[in-house]
Amino acid sequence: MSLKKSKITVSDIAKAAGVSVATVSNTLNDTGRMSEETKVRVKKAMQELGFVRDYNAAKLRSGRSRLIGVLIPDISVPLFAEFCNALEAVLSEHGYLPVVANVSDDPKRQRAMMEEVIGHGVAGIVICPSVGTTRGDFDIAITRGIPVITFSRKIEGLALDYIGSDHYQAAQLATEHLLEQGHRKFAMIAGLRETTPGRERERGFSETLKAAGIPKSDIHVRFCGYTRECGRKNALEMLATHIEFSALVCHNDLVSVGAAAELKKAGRVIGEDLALVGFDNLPESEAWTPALTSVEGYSGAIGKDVANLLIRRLEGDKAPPATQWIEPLLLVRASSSFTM
Amino acid sequence: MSLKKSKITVSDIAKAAGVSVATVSNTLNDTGRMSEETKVRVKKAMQELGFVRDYNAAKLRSGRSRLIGVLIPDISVPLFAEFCNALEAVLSEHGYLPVVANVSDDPKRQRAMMEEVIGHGVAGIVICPSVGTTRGDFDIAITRGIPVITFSRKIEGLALDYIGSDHYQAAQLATEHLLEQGHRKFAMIAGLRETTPGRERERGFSETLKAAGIPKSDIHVRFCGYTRECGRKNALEMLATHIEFSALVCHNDLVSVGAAAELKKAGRVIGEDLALVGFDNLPESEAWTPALTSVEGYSGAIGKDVANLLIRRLEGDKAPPATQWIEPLLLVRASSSFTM
DNA sequence: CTGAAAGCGCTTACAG
DNA sequence: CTGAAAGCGCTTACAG
Repeated sequence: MSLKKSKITVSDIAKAAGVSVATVSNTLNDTGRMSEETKVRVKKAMQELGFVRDYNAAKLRSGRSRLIGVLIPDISVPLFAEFCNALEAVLSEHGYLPVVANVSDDPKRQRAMMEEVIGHGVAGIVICPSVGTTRGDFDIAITRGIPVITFSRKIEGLALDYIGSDHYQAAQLATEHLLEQGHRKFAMIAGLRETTPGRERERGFSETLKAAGIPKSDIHVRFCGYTRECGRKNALEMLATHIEFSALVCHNDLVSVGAAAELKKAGRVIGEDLALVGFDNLPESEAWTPALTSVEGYSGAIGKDVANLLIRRLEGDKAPPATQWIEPLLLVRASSSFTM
Repeated sequence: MSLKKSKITVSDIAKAAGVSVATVSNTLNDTGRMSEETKVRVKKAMQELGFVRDYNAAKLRSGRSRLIGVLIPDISVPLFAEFCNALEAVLSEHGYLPVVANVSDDPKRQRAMMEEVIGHGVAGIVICPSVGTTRGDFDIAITRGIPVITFSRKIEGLALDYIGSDHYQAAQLATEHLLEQGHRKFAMIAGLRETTPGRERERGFSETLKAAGIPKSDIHVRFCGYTRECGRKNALEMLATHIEFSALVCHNDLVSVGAAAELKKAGRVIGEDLALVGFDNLPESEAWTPALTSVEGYSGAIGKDVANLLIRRLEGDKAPPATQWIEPLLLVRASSSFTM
């Protein structure tokens, strides 16, 4: 491998512009310790020679990095895709670049990926903690002083920043709406018991019904997950047990769609004899037939907030870690707008 | 900043394990130039001291990197999310980590992001080129010998690897199906004229109809884009012009859903008096009412193939750049299964 | 505002 | 298989 001058360095630029490497570095970092004229000359040389700054070398020396580790269960889940999109937009405005790792809800893989992104020198970490995360899993980041922002799923008892939709309130809104429409027999296909959204939405649902005096025998809950497939599977199981219900709350819109497919096949008419409510307000929800009632969780806005918070932390904000719940919004559509 | 021993380095490990730094490095890189016993001792020391390898320093010295730049128009488009998911899975199996940048179909931003990821020392680049990409935009990568794999959208006249669905054939399949169902008056809400999928699907549609003897006056094409919103907008415009058509082909499933919403409002009954076909076979397509006929483009499989191809290139495969078209699959569902 | 030099944490010939 | 030393391309005191 002996390409001649395969890489242009600061010292090449210094030579070409007739300045010192310090001056080139100062131009790169815009420290403002030089004349406008010199700056222009240096920039011109960089242009002409096709200089591309080596962030690795910069990071090695300065300790500063513009890489952000993003650890999520599965980027192909629309919620996370929307989150990442908004996150990336804000990060890149500030010159940061996300390094994304899918963790597949596997704590071992999460630990490996956390080490991996830290090894790549990320300045900060954004994470929706995997099922089975323990507090110690964050030590590797915390001892190094790398700011960590959690979202969507909360780790209890650890002083970490958290931003997420108010899952409890979201379920409460949905359930109260169904009570108002006259429903008295309920079912829920809930999320994962091990995660904040799963637990909190179920709690919001069950407690609201209890407060309204609905007997336990008319409340059927199954924990499942967050995919179409588990909606489908749980709907089939519910059909097999001949549970009675006129209102079904699903953990999210994907689960709703999976469940709806099976329930329709079994003769239930959604929006007429069965009310259906989901969460996340996917762009598709409105386009479905019947349009799906859903609770907007603002995952795009959360992505933005997480990015901005992380940037503040990177700039040295030492305020104590905060938990921030975003207020959800119920969007009533045809799938639940009839009265019993 | 004077934390004592905030960072454990190879020389700390060398000291702790009673070996030289060369031995530690050889353990890290598994060069196999040492006894099993020594290796174990070194690994134990790494465990105990909480060593995390600094990939930046490694890259700086060796020139080797395990970062891959991924440049796409918009990760929240399901097609790209699915692609990235599959890509990430294969890359991470091989120890590579993707650095994802959304480019928003802006060639200026694409150039900036390309330079950014190269500055971060990526070993390879995966890209769905933005609208307006010119051949010169790849020089920065090519001159540095960084392998580039393009997907979905093809850059003509540049020797770069490409993997994508056979968009022409996909449209041909869809159009032939509609002809077989007895349709004689057609409309298409096509993609972007500036992209391969947009152009090729339109060409497959128009040429198939021409070959079947459908007069031009019964073929209505509008180029639009790849979002729900543009489906909606173009459907409205078509309604306003009172075009007659019994079959509508949309650039993808998102466009289909947007268009369907407006057409339904206007009184068209999809699956009865209007046949609708999309592309990409989103997981939702089957769950819609009526279920949407769509052409599967295998974006997950393409993600896998791209990752594997890139890894071969990184391992030194010097075969000439290849273009690989993946055969699409037509999935006929209720939205188009009636006959005229 | 500039120049010369040290050093970030690795990998890599090189000599043993 | 090991040890001592150089060097990747930057940034950063330091002296001018």
